[in-house]
Amino acid sequence: MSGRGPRGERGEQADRILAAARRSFATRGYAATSLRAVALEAGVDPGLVHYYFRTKTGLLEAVMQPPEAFGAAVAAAAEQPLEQRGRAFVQACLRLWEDPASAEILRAVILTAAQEPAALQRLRQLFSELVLAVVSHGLPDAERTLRASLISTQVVGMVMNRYIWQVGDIAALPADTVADLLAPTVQHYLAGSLPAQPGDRPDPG
Amino acid sequence: MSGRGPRGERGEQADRILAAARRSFATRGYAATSLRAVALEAGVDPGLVHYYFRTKTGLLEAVMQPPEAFGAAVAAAAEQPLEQRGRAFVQACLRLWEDPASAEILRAVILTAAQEPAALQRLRQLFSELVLAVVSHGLPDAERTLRASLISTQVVGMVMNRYIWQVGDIAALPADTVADLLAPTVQHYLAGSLPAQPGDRPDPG
DNA sequence: TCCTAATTTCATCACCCGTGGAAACTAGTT
DNA sequence: AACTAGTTTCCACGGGTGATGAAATTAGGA
Repeated sequence: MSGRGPRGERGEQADRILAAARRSFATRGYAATSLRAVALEAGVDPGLVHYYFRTKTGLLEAVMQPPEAFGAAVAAAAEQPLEQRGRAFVQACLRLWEDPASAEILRAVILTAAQEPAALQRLRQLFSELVLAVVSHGLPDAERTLRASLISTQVVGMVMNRYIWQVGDIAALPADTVADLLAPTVQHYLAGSLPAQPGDRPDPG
Repeated sequence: MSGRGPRGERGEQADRILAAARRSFATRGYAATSLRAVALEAGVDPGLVHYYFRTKTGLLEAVMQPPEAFGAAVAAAAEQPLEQRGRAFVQACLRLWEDPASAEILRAVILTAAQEPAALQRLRQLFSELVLAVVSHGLPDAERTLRASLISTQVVGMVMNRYIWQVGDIAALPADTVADLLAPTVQHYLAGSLPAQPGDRPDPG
């Protein structure tokens, strides 16, 4: 049990550290998390954190690798026909956040993005890879980014109220009901008609 | 310049401290903000922070007193006839966030609410006082809290994308355009027809 | 068996933290 | 001039921080 050398398989301790860091970043926030506390929760010497991740931001970046569930869940939604894709995306997001493991990572990213450039960059990456993917099939280039941004507002707002703050009816209702409530909006942002933008050409149709 | 005794009017230094704390909480976050840094930015001895606000959470609570602009702006929106109220509320929120002084406070509340119970409580208070007020006039009791919660998701999502993260098209467009884009959704949540809830009585109409 | 590389621990550095108490200073009253 | 109340500064405590570098230990290949 005690003694110095290697213990178990390569990366086993690193995984324990990662898991502990995820929990702490997600609940306490990045700034309020100390490497020592992470090490303690992981049952590991603090120096080991430095050995594997070098610095605190290094640990943050490792923590924020998006889970593979992302690709799968959202790609599936993106493949749906346009008429059902809005609802499919909302449901995919809800499922991701109902899973504690994914939720921890996402929570860390969301809360840290406002303060840490590394987290903000990861957020942008998730945004382009996930939300834009949903929008990109079968829609004109000119509208893609705007529609993706609108969808993002609706989904992010749901997440903040329901999963981060746990405030309001939206936090108490079952996930299916939330999907029923939000799907029409997301579907509208995805494929409905939008007001004219300042930079728009006049509609040729 | 140096020397110990009183300096200027009563509360002048306290205000400088409050302003500095607002800036730091908003940009760096609560946990990452040190009292010493606040004092330094305020041009004040760190001990003075302790003298006026006693503890760090005391300072937080003082910082999070909502600006009076809140009452005014949102109450005005709440008085609008139901058909225009959604748009009026969106515009009121946008105006609040475009004003740096209000935005600093709100940003501190939003980002700290996930970690500090005091901030979460303030968030709930803002939510009930502001969003619920908009919804309460002329709508059945049974729907109020749900509609308020839905409106909250849309507005909060806009705020996160546009003002906190500054991500996506929604962050780059002029405020008026954003209002054009989101007003229909908010209006729908406010007064449109919603899918049946699990707990609903069957519609008597 | 010896050697080598990878892992874990230990000890420590220099620094910043929140809090609190005591002293110095100011202004106003008596 | 003496006193009082309110402000501001100074100082110090105990403790926790992120980050290193060196030593100890293990496992595996030659």
